[in-house]
Amino acid sequence: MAAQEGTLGERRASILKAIVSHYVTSGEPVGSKTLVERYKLGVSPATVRNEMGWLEEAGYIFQPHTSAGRIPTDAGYRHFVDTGVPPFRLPANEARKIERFFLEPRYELEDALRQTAALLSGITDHAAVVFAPALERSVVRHVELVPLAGSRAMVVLVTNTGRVENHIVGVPQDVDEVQLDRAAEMLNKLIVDEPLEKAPEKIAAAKETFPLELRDVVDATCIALRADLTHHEAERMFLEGTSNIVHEEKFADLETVRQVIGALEHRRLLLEVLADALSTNLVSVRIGSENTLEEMQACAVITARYGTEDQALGSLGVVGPTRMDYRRTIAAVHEVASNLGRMLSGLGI
Amino acid sequence: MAAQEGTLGERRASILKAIVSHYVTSGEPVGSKTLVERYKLGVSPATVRNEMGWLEEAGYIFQPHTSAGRIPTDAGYRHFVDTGVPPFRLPANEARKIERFFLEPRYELEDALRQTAALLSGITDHAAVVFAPALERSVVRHVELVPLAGSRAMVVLVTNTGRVENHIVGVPQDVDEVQLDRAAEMLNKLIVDEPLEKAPEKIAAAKETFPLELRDVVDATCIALRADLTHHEAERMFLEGTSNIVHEEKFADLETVRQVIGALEHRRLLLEVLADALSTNLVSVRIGSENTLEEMQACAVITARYGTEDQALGSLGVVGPTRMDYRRTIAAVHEVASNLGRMLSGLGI
DNA sequence: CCTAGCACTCCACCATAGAGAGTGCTAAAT
DNA sequence: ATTTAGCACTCTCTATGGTGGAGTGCTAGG
Repeated sequence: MAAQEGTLGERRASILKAIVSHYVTSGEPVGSKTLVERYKLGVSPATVRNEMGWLEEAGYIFQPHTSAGRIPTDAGYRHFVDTGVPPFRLPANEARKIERFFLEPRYELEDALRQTAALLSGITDHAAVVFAPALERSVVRHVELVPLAGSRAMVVLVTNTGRVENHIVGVPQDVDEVQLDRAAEMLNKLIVDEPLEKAPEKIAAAKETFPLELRDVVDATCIALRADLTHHEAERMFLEGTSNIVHEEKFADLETVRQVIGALEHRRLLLEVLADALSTNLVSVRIGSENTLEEMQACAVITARYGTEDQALGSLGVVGPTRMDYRRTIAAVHEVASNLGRMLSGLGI
Repeated sequence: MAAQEGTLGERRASILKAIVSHYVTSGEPVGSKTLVERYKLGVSPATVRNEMGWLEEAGYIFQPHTSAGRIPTDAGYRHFVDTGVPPFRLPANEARKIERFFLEPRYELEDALRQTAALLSGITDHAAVVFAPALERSVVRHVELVPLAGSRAMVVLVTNTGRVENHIVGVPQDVDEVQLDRAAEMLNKLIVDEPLEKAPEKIAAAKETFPLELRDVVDATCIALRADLTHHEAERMFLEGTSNIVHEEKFADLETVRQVIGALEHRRLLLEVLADALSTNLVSVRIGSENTLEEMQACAVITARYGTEDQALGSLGVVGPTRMDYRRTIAAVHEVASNLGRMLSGLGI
C-alpha cells in the first residue's frame, strides 16, 4: 500500500498529492481543514498544518498570502507527476474515441496529422500540436520536375514517410519539358531509396554524368532539396485548440494568455519546445519554470514521440496551464502518440 | 470641401466621423465637449449634443448608459467606411515594408502564402488569413503515381497555380512500379492542360483505353482527384496573428475573445466568411452584425481577392474588433492583395 | 508525537459617499 | 429658427471603512 514517496515521508507525500489533486480541480488555494475532510488522511488539521509548513519550507507549495490555503509550486507538480502517475488509464469512452478515430481510413498525411492534433486537443481540452515525420531520416521515393510558366519548374519530392515537398526553381530558357523529364529520370535513378540527407551529395558526386545543358537544373534541384531539408522543418506542424488557452480561468491574467498564444504562433520556438520529445522514449513533461522558453513558464508542456519502437518519426504534445490534470493528460498524449505511430506504420510509413 | 455625407447632413456626418475617429483611438465613449475641443466643428457642445441625439435616434451611435459619451454602432462604422475611406494611403514605411517583402525571392507557394498572412497580420495588428489559389479553375500540370509500401501508392497532382496535392490510394497487389508509371503517363496525356474540374470526367470517358489491369488504379486516381477538389479546400488556408485578438482590450470580455478564436480555428466556418471576397472586385468590409456568423458579430472582417484583373486566384483578409482603424486596415488589405497577385503572376501562376 | 484551542492576519465582500463626466431640457441670444 | 448658455440630473468610478470568514501559527495539554 505504501505509495512511492520520493524523498518525503509517506504522510507528507500523500498530503502533497491531496493538495495537488484538490487544487487542480477546484482552482482555490486549499487549506488544512478541507484536506482532512475530503481525503482520508487519518490525522487532524493541526498535524496537516505542521506538515504543510514543512512542505512550504521545502518548496513544494506556497501561500499566495498569509492566512490563505496552499497552492502547489512547479516542484510540487513535479513530485506529483514523478510519483503519482504510472497506474492510470484513460476513461473507456475516451480510449474508444481515440481508437475509432484511428480506424477511419486516411488518404492524406497532412490531413491526418492535423486531425490528430484536433483530436488530442479535444480530449485534453488543451492546445495540441503535432509535428510531421522528420525529413532528416526519410528516404527518397520519387523526384519530379514539372515545368511551370516563365522558365520555371517545380521540384516535387516524395518521401517514404508520406511527405510531399515542393519547391519552385528557375530553369534556363533552352531547357524544354523533354529534357526536364530526362533530368528527373536520371535523378531518380540516383537518389531513390537513399536517405534524403544523403541526396544532395549523391547528386553532386554524380554531376559529371549529366549532360551539360542539364547541369543548371540539377544544381537548382540540389539546392531545393537541401532547402527542404534544413529550412523547412518548422512549417510542418499542426496546431489546434489554441482557443482552449483562453477558455479557462486557469491562466491568471490576460497578459499571460497573450504571451502563451503568441509563443504558440511562433513556429520556430514551438519547434524547439517539442524538439527534445524526440530523444526521450516515453512521455516528457515540462512544468512551468522547467521550460526554457520564458513565455511558457506559466505552462506545462507534455510531449511524446511517435513512430516505431526503434525509430522516432515525429513528435506531438499539448500545452496547457500548470494547473492541469496531469494523469489524464499524460495518458491521453501517450495513447494518441502510440495510436498514431501504429496507424502510420499501417500505412507503410 | 464638402465631404461625402450620405443621407445625413454635412454637419451630422462630420460629427459622426469625429466620434468614430476618436472612439477608435481612445476606446472611451466620447462626449460633446471632447468633440468640440479636438475637432474643429465650429459649434458649441450644446449643438453637438442635439445632433448626437439625432444620430442616436437614427441608430448610428448609442450610449452605454445615461450620462456617458457615445459609441458608434455597427451602422455608424458602416457610414464611416462608406464615406470616409477613399482618399487614404498607407504610411510610407509600411508601404515600403510590403513592397520589400514581395521582392524577396520565393520558392514555395505555401511558405509564401503563410508569410503573407504573417505580414498582413503584422501590419494591421489583427489576425490575418490567406487562402491558397482555388483548385476549381486550376489547370492540371502534372500527375504522378508514386508507389509506397504495402500495396499503396501516392497520387501527386501539380496545378498551374503552384499547388501540389497528394492523396494515398490503394493499388492491387499485382500492379508494379512499371505499370504505375505507364498509368501515370497515360493519365498525363489525358488531363494535362485541362481544368482540374474536368479531369475526372475526362478520365472516366477514356476508361476503356486503359489496359484492364490498370483500371482499378485509374479509378482510384479519379476518386482522389475528385476528393482533392471538393473536400480539401478548407485546409489550404493560412492563419496568422491570432494572438492579436487577445492583445487589446478592444474586445470587451474574455468570453468574446474565446468565441472569436474558436471560430477562427474552425477552418470550415472561416472559409465561408472569406468566400464572398472572391465575388467582389474591391475590398469587402463586413462590420459586426453584418457577419452572418454569430461568433463574429463582435468583429469586423475585411477581405479582398487577389489575382489578375480578370480572374480571382484566391482571397485574403483580416479579422479584428469592430473598433479598428478602418482606413488603415482597408488600405493594408488592398495593398497586400494586389502585391500578392502581382507576385504570383510574376511566378507564372 | 499528535491534537484542541485560540489569537491573529489577511482577503473578499459590501455599503457608503463623493467626484466627475455627460446628458437633456429650458430659456435666452443671435 | 437656430444656436448657445446654464442648470439639474443621472450614472459610473474610485476610495474608504467595516465585517465575516477562512486559514494560519503557536502553545499547552493529551
